[in-house]
Amino acid sequence: MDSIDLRLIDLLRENARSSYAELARKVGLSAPAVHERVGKLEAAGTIRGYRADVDHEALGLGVTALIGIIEDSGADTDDVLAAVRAMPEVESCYFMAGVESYQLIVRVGTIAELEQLIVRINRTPGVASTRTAIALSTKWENRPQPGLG
Amino acid sequence: MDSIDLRLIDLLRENARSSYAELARKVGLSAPAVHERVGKLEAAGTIRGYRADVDHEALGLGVTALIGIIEDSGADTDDVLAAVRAMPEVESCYFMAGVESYQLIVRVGTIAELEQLIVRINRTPGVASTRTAIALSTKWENRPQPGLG
DNA sequence: CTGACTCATGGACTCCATCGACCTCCGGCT
DNA sequence: AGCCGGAGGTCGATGGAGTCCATGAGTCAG
Repeated sequence: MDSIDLRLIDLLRENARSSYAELARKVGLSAPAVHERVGKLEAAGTIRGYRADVDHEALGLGVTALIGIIEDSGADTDDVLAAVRAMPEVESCYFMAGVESYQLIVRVGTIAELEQLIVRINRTPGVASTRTAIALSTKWENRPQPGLG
Repeated sequence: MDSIDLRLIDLLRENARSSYAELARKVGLSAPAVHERVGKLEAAGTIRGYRADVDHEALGLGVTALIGIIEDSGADTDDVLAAVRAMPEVESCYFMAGVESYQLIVRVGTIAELEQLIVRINRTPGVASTRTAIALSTKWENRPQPGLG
């Protein structure tokens, strides 16, 4: 993991569809060398995958919200987690320090759907209560933090 | 925007480095047809870009936290936003309904760095106070929600 | 029926991905 | 010192992919 690897990671976070040839030109190596380095980064799990970044509004998922979950005192955390995992609207899920065990980032089409989702979460066994905050607008998301390569 | 477009988007959210030929096989079109469709989705802004999904821990950014910002009553929201935008640690930024005007997702290497970041945010003009919650673990992040294509 | 439009196909040409062969540097061993 | 072996690079070849373009099928309005 040297500075060339870091630059490759930065370049792929900027544009994951760059060709190996293009990456090679930018870092000053040959295409096969870049190919091998990227392959090793993938194998090591440093690069987990490549995702298209979409406009959720255009896909009918214009409502973003943060939902904090407070569990019952005797709740089985894994059961709550599994229930939440089964809900496709939950885009991200963090296990938190603090009263709210989980923090979810959810994406739905309408406020009505958000309401239904909240009801469903509140109904799942182990969940004592939830706290929801709605995002009025997304200033930016998943902005890559440049490495020092 | 038909069901084939939705499937292409799903496929690219799964693996943004799929070749056009592979996408073509999966959706049952020719490669040039897929090329044109994807190009149109990009031009329309439905696909905003392609990002490598990295293991932040491996890059020395193992600490994730959510920070809510409460603004001064007379604060200029744009100034606060610009100040936050200039901090590379802030990966995502949402403008929220509720007392906390902004919700940030930040990524740093150590708790000490998080402390410094919080201090810096609290010092910026227009910020009255902040509330920070630390993620102990990330269950999942940016999970693509499948379209109905 | 006809013309215009949309959208997919197939061919052609260029460029890329990827494999194998070889080269170079470096650390450890005889 | 000289040799060996591995890591990691370049180069060249080739099969396949990307992409441009001309063409053809299907659809709707007039």
